[in-house]
Amino acid sequence: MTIRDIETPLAPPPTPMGSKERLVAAALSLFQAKGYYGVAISDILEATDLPKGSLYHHFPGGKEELAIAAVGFIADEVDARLAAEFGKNKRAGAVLLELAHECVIWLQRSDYTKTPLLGLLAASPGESALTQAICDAQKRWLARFETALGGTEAAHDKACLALASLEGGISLARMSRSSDLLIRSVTLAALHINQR
Amino acid sequence: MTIRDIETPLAPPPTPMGSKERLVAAALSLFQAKGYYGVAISDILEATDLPKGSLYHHFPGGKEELAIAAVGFIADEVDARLAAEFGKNKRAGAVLLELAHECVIWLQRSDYTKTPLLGLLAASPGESALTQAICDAQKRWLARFETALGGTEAAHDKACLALASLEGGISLARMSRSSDLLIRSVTLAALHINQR
DNA sequence: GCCGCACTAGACCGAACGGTCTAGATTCGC
DNA sequence: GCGAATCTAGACCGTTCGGTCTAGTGCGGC
Repeated sequence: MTIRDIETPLAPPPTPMGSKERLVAAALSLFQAKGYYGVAISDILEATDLPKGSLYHHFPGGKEELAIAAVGFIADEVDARLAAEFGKNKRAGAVLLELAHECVIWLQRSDYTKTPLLGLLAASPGESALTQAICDAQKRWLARFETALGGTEAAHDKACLALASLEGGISLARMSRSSDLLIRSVTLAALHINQR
Repeated sequence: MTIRDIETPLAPPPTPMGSKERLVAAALSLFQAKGYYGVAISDILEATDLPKGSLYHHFPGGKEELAIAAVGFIADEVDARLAAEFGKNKRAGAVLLELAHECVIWLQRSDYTKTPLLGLLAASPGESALTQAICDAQKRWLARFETALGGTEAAHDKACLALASLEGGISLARMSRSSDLLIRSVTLAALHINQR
C-alpha cells in the first residue's frame, strides 16, 4: 500500500498533497479497510512514508483526531457530490444508483478490501467524538436525499431506505467479494424511491 | 459488562452455560459492539470471569477461532429463526419486519452499543477464515429469504434488499442512537418486497 | 547573515496485546 | 480409591500498541 493507491473519488489532486492531506487520505483508506481499531498508527506512517513527529505535529490529538479528519473528508466529498447531482434536477433514484456505481468501482479497485463509505469506521469507540463525526456525516447525506425527495415524511422514509440499502449493500458486497448484491439491492431501492 | 447482560435471542438458556458457551456468548456480544480488532482477549476473559487457560483449552486457535464460533452461533440462531417464521407461511416482508423489531430491542437493551447481526464483525482480517464464516452466514440468511420469495430472479433481488436494508438500517440506527432510521428503512423495504 | 518557526526525524516509554506454558483442581470410568 | 482426562488458574513471554520528547532541518522574513 502506497500513497498512490489512494484516490479521491472525483478530481484527482492537481497539486501534490502536503503531509497533512496525505495522512488524512491514507488514514481514510486504511480505516475503510480495517476499521478504527484495526489500523495502527504505524500502518498509516508506513503508507505515507512519514515519521511519527509529522503525524503528531498535524494531529496533536493522535489517532482519533486523524480519524475524525478522515471522516470529515469523506463526508464533505460525498456531500458535495450529492449536492452537485441533485443540482442537476436528477431524480433521487438516479443519484443513488450513480453513487452505488461509484462505490462498486472503489470496491473493485481495492479488490473488495475497502468499504467505500463509512461502514467499517463504525467499529469505533462508542460515545466518542469520532462516533459523533460519523453520525453527522450520515445525517448530512440523509438530509440531501430527504430534501431532494420533497422534504415530506415519506421523503424521510425513502431517504432512509436509500442510505441503508447503500451501506448494507456495500457490506454484503465486500463480504461476498462481488458487487452483485450491492447492485441488486440498490437498483430495487432506487426503483421504489422514484415511485411517488 | 457481565455474563448476565448477554442473552440469546430466543430461549433463555435453561441449563447453566458451560465455560465454552459462555466464552462464545461473551465474545459475540463484545465483537458486535466493537468489532474484531476492538476486542481484546482480556475483555472476553473479564466478561466471563474465566482464566486464559480455559479459553485456549476450548479454542486452541485463539481469538480467531473464538470469533468464528461466535459467528457460527449467531448464524445458526438467526437461520433457525428465519426457518421457523417462514415455516408458518408468513410473507417475507412480515418476517423481515419481525427480525428488525427484534434487532431494535437488542439495540435498545445495549443502549445502542451492540450491532445485532454481523455488521461490525466485518471489521476483521481480510481473506481469513473469519471473513469466510461471516460470508457464509449472510449467504444462508439470503437463501432463506430468496426461497421464501419464490426462488426467482426477482426473489433474489428482493432478498438482497431485505438484508441490505436491515444491516444498513442497523448501522444507521446505532450511529444515531435511535431505532427510527432502522424502522423506516425496513418497513419501506418490506412494503416493496411484499408486492408482486 | 541569521533568527524564528513549521515541520521532519526517530529514539524512547509504559501499557496492553495475543499467545504459551506449567502447575493445580475437578471429574470421570473403573 | 485411584489414575487419566479434562478443565481451571495465572505467571510469563516477546511484540506491538498509541503517545511523548528532544534534536535536527529547511525556509521564510528582515
